Amino acid sequence: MARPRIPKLSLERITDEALALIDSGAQFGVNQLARRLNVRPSSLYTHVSGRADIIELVRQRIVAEGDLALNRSLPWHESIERAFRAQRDIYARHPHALALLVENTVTSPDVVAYYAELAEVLLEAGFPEGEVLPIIEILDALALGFGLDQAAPSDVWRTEDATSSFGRLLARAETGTVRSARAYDLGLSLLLGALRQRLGELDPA
Amino acid sequence: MARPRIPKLSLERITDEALALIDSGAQFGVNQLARRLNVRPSSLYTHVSGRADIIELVRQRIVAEGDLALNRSLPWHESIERAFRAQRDIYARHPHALALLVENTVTSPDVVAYYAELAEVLLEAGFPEGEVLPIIEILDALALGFGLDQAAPSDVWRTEDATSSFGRLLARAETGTVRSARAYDLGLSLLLGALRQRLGELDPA
DNA sequence: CCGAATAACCGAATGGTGTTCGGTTATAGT
DNA sequence: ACTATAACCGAACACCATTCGGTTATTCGG
Repeated sequence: MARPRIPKLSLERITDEALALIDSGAQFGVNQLARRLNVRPSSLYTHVSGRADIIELVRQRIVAEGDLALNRSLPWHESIERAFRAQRDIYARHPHALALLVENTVTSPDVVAYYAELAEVLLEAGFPEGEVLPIIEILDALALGFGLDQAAPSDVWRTEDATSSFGRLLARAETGTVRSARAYDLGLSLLLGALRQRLGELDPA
Repeated sequence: MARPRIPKLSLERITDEALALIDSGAQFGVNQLARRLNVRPSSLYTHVSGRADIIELVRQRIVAEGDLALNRSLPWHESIERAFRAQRDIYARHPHALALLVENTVTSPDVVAYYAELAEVLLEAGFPEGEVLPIIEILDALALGFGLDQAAPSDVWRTEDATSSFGRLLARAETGTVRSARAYDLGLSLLLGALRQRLGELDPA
């Protein structure tokens, strides 16, 4: 049992199964991944430099799946709204992925390019240079926060006290993904509304 | 070397050193913590049920440090703004803590009580019941997102391309904590502004 | 005041993790 | 055809969190 006639592993197989493992909700690990691939853990290191590398592959795969491209023919706020809804959908599709992704720092050029385009859109819209980066960070924080929320959705706040007004609110609230998505949409439209207004005041058309 | 005359460990000593270890930026671990306390790892289990328990102790300590109490005599938006600035300060004081805290689900009653009060303030302000929880989630997502950002602040986006407009923006941007705090403040005021306006339309005073 | 129970620590062991290194063998390049 | 490389495995390493049985000091009940 040394080198097999046809290779058992490839970057694609590894990425496939890694994502499947993550989506299964099980704890992600190199050894677990190897078991799923019917391979000893050490074999993975011929294709990949380690755990972090695998996670980076998964990141690329995930962002490639989602349609993050900005539609430049739309008004800036609609274009951005669509992009950030797409980002929301990505996290919703792979709820357990984000916790892994935040472990590592982003290096992928695609992702950087995406943020660069975002910056351009905001600049063209008329926002002052000093505000573009903060705005991107705000939108990103919102997406990140909600993404993490979806990993452990149901019992972020738990209380048995059904008599308090907060308890009643919790009891009647929708749970999980739906609630999260609704809240995200509200936040996104509030934020974009405020930004539009701010832009109107800065630069009266 | 069995039971010492004076105990070497206590919940407080453990919490102190655990927080110090986390703040040092080193990877948090039971064994590392034991080394810092001049104790074998197994000794910790007389006082604590495990790693998760220690993290929960740290959470309590951290939220106790920060002044999250809502000032009910202030207008709702100021009260909330102060509270969420306090939350930002907590994360800024312990940048590496949040990544640990999100591992576990919150069970601490103090924290639940805090969110309950937040809900009350928003209800009293006049927001419809169905919107209170989403609003809290939005503000929370913002805080969470920025908190995580501060753990790895400098090179979240890294690009060598200094010619692109995005590269130029990055180059002249402030770095780290200051930039993050500024962006957070902008996001918070944008959001609260939008909420005030929304309230004015809903319920004209 | 004495004996039993308990509490605080340690040593050693268990089963897990990610990773490295030295083989073995099939394929690809010259 | 010969060599180099590539893909896999086995074994080992250093860590991790946790458990358990032992040793000793303190505390509590009678």
